[in-house]
Amino acid sequence: MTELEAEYRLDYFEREGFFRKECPGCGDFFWTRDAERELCGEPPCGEYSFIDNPGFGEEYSLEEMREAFLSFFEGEGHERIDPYPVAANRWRDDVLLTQASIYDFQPLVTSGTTPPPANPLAISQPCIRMQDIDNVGKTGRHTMAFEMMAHHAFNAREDLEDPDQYAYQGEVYWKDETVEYCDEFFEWMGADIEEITYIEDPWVGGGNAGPAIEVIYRGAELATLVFMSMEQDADGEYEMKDGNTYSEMDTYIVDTGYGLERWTWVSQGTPTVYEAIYPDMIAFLKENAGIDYSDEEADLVRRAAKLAGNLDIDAVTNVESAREGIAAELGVETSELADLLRPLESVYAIADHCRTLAYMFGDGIVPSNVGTGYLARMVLRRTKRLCDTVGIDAPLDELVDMQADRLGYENRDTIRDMVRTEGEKYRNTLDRGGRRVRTLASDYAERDEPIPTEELLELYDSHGIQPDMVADIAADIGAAVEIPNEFYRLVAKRHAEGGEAARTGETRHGAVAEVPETERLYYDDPEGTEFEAVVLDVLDRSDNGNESGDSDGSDDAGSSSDAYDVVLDQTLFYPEGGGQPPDHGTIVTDDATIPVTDVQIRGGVIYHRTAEDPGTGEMIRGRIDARRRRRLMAHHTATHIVIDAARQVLGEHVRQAGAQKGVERSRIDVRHYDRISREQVKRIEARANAVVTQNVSVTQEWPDRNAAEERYGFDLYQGGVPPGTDIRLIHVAEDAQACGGTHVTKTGDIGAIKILTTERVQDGVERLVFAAGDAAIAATQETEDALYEAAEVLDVEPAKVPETARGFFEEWKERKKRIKELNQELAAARVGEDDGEEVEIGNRTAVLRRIDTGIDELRATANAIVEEAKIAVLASAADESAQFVVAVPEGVGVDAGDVVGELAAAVGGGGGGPPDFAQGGGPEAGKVDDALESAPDVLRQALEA
RNA sequence: GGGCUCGUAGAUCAGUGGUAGAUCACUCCCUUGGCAUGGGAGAGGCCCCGGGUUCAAAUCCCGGCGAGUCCA
Repeated sequence: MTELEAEYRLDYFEREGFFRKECPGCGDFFWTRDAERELCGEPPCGEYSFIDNPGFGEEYSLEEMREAFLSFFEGEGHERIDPYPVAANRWRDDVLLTQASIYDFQPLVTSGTTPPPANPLAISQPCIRMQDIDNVGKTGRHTMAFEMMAHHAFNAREDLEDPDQYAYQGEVYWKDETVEYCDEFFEWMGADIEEITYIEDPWVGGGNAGPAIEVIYRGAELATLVFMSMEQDADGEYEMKDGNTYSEMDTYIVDTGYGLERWTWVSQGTPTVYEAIYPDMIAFLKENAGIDYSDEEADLVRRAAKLAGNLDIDAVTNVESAREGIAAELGVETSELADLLRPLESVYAIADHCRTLAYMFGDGIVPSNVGTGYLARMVLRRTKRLCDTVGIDAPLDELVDMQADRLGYENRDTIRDMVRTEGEKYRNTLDRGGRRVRTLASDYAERDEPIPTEELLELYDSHGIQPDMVADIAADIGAAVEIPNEFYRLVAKRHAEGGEAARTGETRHGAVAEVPETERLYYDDPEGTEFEAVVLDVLDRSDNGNESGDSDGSDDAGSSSDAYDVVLDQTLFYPEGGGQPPDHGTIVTDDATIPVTDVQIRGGVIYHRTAEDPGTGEMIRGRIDARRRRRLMAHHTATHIVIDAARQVLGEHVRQAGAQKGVERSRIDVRHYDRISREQVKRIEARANAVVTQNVSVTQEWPDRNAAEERYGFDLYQGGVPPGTDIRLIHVAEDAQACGGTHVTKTGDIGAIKILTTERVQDGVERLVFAAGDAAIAATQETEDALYEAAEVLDVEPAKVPETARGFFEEWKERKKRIKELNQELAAARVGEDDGEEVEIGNRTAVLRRIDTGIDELRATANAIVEEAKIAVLASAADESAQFVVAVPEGVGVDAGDVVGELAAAVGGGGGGPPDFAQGGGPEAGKVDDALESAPDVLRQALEA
């Protein structure tokens, strides 16, 4: 194994007269200009010495600091680029949120597949780290939302055989320049560069690794300089701290991170970072919460914060224990100090969380029960709780808006709307939960039992009720409750028990043809249906078992299920991709016409699935199913139009969350924070059809990706981010989307767009199902058919159907009630009749009667008989089955359930019920009379029992 | 993407296979000069939809629709 030590022996350090030292505190190696220096300076081998002692030439606000950094690096030949969204899942599927500036360029740029937007570049990237959520406000230094200022350089080795295989070539700069830039920036800012230490700290993350340097100034880590140059490799020569081995890559990347908030803080020397980065909001929150400390108290807080800052506190648990020591040092009671600090901690956290929410909603994250939307929901609820505990009555949307305003966002109205809607949902959850807990708590209080842990778990897991909320309510009601320490571990355990996921990876195509990429004719000739081509290769797939294509089930009876993948030199057949199904059609040779049932693309090679082998080297004529293709194109273009219309009607945040085009209908899933009303559907439909009527041209272009991004922003990528230097853009009216599908040439070709239904796929994701072209007409006709049929049944004209149906329904309800009343009257009348048999059972009269009617009537009659203080035994043999009802007046020692059971057994069934009124029956209707005859005996026996 | 919970009167919820209930709100009557209140009476239900099991389903099973919640 090779040591990394040599990696840190930089010419720059040599030239500037740095010393390499080993820190006696932690054992790390570091570089310094100060010959006398012993410790590395990073807590705990040093303390925050910038508090009340600002570290730079002047104080900077957050905005000023960002500008200082970016303009410095611009002056050093870096191009300034706009930040990316915080929702990293918009361009990569391995993470949810952007946690560092390098996330912007993974994986396509770092792997060399795609060129960076500039090289070298400087950026200040908003990031969110949910891991820190518990520490925010309490440690004085953690924030969940932050900006990582960075400069990046993307290099590729110069000794490669084929340098053009990567999207960038050669070296821009590497370690020496990076450290030099850092040093110069510190100096430019007015720092005392004698105090800076550069600590050797190899970096590992996400399958990559490399040497890295932590830059410490006055106890604060102000920058990390990462030299990403290795990738995980079982045979690699470097073993890193994660225990894996790594080897050198062809590309190597300068990845730096300068924490904007830290730099701002150090420039001001305030006790906590929060006071430095948003002083206005902190002031507002303090006033709103009524936090108004006397000079003496304020001084105490200030000194406590300073002490806390000097400690090596990286987690809340440490804060709690550290507080005791701090209180002792200040000569006050721990509880007194805690009372003073807690409201402030909440205020700090609220300010930070509101910034997080502004980032999230500003980037179009929609609250949901999944993904980033869920994280947003969690943060919002947490913030709301913090506001409540500290007594802030300003509405949350206003607080978030303060941060959105500061960030200069343009979609502030939508953000406020989302916060309000989500806040409302949370209030409902709390109301629901509160009621639930109250009934539960009084239940247990009554029985004088504590609320079991199982109930707490259920309340949290299924109803979102925090255990401490249960404790609060339970205390009011007087029920005991104990929250186990490992509560959240128990929740996790609950989830672990039920979940087992077995996934079988299915490789659709085993072998890959050794042929060049297929030339795609469908982009240049979207209307073409016929072409000539040469068969380059034919792969036999019939031995691959039962690979199911989505073919139209034209099953081959008898002959073996032959399957071939035909590779051509060029093709008009569109392979399945981007939610668009493949083309169908035929391949025609001199002596056969072979149907194509599926088309797939792999590595640029297009495979045509057939049941016959056309013969390698043959010249063929391809013909695609034009009708199918036309419909698919109409639906695909319509998809673009519908999503754009939805964005206009519902708001800018609307984004595609998935789409599937089809021949009959298509669907598009869209992120939105509320259900889409019928009214909104109509407006979307109207706008979409307006674009169709305008008959504008649908155009494609292949611009450079970075130019396209700069011009249209990230909203280009509705269906995912494609790789490559150039991307294909489809323009429909004002709308531009990156897209690989086939489209009609003019919107008028679509004919019509009809939105059929909307459904909620998840919370925060609405599905619009629509049909285009003749499919839209067909779908509309189907709906009309239903209406006409209903009209015919009701014998009215279609426009009168709703009114008539309402009338019928009302009448049906009236009649149902009337029948019930009549039943009772009929039952009362029956009592007086004498067509039944009356027998004496003990000192009571029992009425035995067969009435072939429904169970409701039997019951009513039985009730009426009981009113007369007589026992009722009624039987019915309507509906091919036997029914009995036995009712017994009060004070008679006969269990009706037993009697019914006996009678029902005689007809092959069963029965039961309460002792005074039982029902039963059985399938053998023919035996009803026999059973009824036996009733007196049964009653007598029951009486004796 | 996965787990869990729920859907009954206008609202909130009871109802674990056997005659659909409570509270509030609503209507009317009584009490009052009026209001708050108090007393009495009444109206209001495709028990989310569709299948299945059963003599019998609001209740059990399956599917769908709708809502909530936790986790990744």
